[in-house]
Amino acid sequence: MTASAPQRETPTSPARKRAHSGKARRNDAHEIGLDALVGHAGYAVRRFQIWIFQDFVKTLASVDIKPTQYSVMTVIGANPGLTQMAVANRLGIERARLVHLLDSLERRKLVKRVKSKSDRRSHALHLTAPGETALAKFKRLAAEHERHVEDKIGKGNREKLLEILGGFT
Amino acid sequence: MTASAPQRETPTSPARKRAHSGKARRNDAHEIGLDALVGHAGYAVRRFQIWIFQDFVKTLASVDIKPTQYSVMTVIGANPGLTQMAVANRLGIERARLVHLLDSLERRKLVKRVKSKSDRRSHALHLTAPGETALAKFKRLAAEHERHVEDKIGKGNREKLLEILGGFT
DNA sequence: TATTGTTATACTCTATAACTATA
DNA sequence: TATAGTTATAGAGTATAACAATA
Repeated sequence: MTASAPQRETPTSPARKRAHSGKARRNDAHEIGLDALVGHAGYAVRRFQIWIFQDFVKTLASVDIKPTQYSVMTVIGANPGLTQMAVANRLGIERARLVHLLDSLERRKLVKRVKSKSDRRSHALHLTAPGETALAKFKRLAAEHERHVEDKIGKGNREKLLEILGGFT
Repeated sequence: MTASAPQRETPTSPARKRAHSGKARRNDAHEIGLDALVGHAGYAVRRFQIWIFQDFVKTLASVDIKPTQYSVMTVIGANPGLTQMAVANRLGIERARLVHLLDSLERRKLVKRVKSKSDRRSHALHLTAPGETALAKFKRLAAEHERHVEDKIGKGNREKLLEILGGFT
């Protein structure tokens, strides 16, 4: 497994710059064997996850929404009135981190915290009216991103993937 | 998509602690709908990737090796003499970050940097003798981790996953 | 006593930029 | 001029711990 895979040239990109010696050829990215890594699901999954997040960020760049922000707004939109703890637990986000995520979404007037009357420790989370409108647009862009995934791995494979990993949501 | 999914209780874990009111039931993690997220490959992939990395770290905890360290040692082991740039490009790691990764592996005497004679700017990377022995052990533990993945998603599904994502390595 | 939201801290990872020594 | 390795810094993300208000 490994870490980042940013906008490197792809293996198939045409004229890769390379050093002048013939020896440098063997350093061309995909001539270097991965050995045991090829048999590790985690390695492939990590590289794919990086690709997919980068495409998501790119596709939603015009609205400046990151995957985590999208997931938070989507869950609040579908379940108005949730507490912060409920959202954090559902999405596997630290509650301490959710505080900052919500601060930023609230500053942008997309989400609001409403003091709960039944339990005055907690907040009920809601989308604002502009938040609802914005989320609808985010969803359209996210669907576009999802089509990029289809183009990349194939329609059937994407469905198979969702089926295999359905238990992790 | 979302962020972390640490050692929360699983959906199927028996006696989840919950608040005393009946109302609290609807905040039980998996009674909260994910709405559009269920159709996003990236969300499932991210949750799965977190699970898989956590299992890898747990399974290799006795040898204190993280996924990225494992990937670096594996590639060097299979391609002795590579430069830092070649390893960084192959694995999609920033060259600045690889410096620190190698510092730590070199301090542990698992890897060595050898000054290249043909290009005195660069280092040829090699495993040390103890590094070779250690890597063999890491690979055995990583194979054990891989069996956990099989247990989790099924043998056939794991193979299908590797097939679908083979292009991202 | 326990929980919700909050603040704070440390550590990892990512993204850059700049420096040095070579080429 | 450009590249390999290094150093440094800033920003996310993750993992904790502790605090105030409330249960």
